[in-house]
Amino acid sequence: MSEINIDKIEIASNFIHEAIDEDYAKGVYTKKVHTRFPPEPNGYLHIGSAKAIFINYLTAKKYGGEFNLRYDDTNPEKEEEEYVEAILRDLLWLGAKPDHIFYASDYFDKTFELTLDLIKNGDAYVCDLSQEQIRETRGTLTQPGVNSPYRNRSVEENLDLFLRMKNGEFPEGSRVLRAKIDMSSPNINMRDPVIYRIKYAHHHRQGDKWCIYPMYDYAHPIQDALEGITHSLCSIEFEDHRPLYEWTLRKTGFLDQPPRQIEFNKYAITHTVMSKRYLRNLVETGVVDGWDDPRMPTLSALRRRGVTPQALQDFCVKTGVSKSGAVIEIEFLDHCVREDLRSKVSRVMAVTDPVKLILTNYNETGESFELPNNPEVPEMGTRQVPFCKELYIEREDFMPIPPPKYHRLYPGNEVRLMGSYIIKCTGYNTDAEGKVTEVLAEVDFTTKNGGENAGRKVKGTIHWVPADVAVPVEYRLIDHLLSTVHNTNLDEAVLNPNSMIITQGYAEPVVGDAKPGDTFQFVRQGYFCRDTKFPEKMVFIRTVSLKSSYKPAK
RNA sequence: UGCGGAAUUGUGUAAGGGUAGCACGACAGACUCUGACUCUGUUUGUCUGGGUUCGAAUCCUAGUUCCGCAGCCA
Repeated sequence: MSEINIDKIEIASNFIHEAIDEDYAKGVYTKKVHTRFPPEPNGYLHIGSAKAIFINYLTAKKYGGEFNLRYDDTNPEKEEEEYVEAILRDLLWLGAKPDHIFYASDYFDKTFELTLDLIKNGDAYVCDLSQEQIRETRGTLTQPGVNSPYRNRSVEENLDLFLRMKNGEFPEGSRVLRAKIDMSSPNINMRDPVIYRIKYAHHHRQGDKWCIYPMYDYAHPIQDALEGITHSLCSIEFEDHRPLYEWTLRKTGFLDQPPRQIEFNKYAITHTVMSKRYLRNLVETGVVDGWDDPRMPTLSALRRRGVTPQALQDFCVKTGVSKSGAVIEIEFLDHCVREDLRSKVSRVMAVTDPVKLILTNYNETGESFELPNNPEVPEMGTRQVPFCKELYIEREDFMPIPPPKYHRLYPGNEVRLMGSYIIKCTGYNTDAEGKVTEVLAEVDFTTKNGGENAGRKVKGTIHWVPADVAVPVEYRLIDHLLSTVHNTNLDEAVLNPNSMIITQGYAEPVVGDAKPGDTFQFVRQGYFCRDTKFPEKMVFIRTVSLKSSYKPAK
């Protein structure tokens, strides 16, 4: 499991922490800060979830408090055990280890008891209106609603009907329990919201014990209060629900140090789909291989790709917290990944689109070169890379006719093969279609590492792998999932057909020992990671959206 | 013509009456046995109109634009 860097938590200070400081300065709370992350187990966590996780987790840790994971499983129709496991796995991977793990459904009994009192106090009533009728009488954004004809039932009748709802005497949809608040409230959430509904669905934990289930708006504040949450940090769309959150706490008797809901902004990311509904659709229609398909923005997919939890934390902290809608450029995530990886991972040579390079004047055998694993971090040691007459180089490192300012291989030009010799291109061969099949070059033996002309300068340095002992590798080159820059309207979003290209390439022999998940810096750009999904195969995922090397002249 | 939020450079985020800063990106240059990294430099910003003030991103006022809300979803 990864470690959260506590030093960075101070940076995360923001308006939420100012509000918390204020609460404690005023003596609102005598207990420690306690936060929670309440995902509904209806899908996999994605990079947007990471923000909510880190805000809640880091806030708790900043104040020396506690952090809960609470599965918000109040709707049995949408939730599955598969997601429960995946969520915890992702949370632990991020390093946000919960102090406690709870299920909203564990509070069904307690919530039911509190609801009995709510009814006894005249603050809730059983309503027989149909779903359509409730919608019609709720009013509109500009018009107030009208009271339900069942609004003034007696406490006794409400109690009786609610009990019978619980006992399964009524069909689904026939009756609901509603909070009695104000049908003319300008805030639609306060117009006698439904707080319990009948559902004869099998619950993933409760089985068939219940046929009535509380709604989020009602259950959530109760759960927060029961867990002793002090600050319920959620995203901005719940701002309108805060009055109902507070109403519920008041009416169910949580008057001592009640939790406070504070909202923060969500972010969109360019080229990225974040809607869980849409992501599920991609999975179910087979557009992607699964929730952890490396093109997906889910945490499990990012893990497969070699994105580190530290990079994600950095990303969430650096993008900040405010209340305005933010669109983050995906390149910023790349930056955070680069930043985290640069001093942590080994750098190896690899080619994803190989072309053979033949050193016509080289006939030695058994030579190898010692290369640093990470030139910036000498402590990471060195490795021996075998050298031979036939090598593979990246196809884009050779051009028969070079464009302006091209510093790599072309007939007559010299480049350094990294860590070994300077070579001079003497020619090339093509197949019938004119595609380059072999590049020919001569070695300048005096430029050998440590040799007399070792210090000679050439403009280009390219990577290579020995053809005889290189490890054949399948590369999955990942680009943006969406070809549009950003789309809030998913109907207009266009999936990028080239979001994943699979190529057959080669890597240095050392890569053959890589364990699934091991990450390396890749050539001049990006990084690659041995796929955790296919530990038996040599599959590496390469992120291509990092800084590119050569830009053609404009 | 409802309620609630939000508007600072290409993007994100600071500045809470006193020099509009930082990060990412872009561009230019230096360096380089990774066209990476690193370093240096540059350009672009307070939604609009009024007002208060010696002084306004900040306070007042009138607008504009954007986001969310009319699930028996969360």
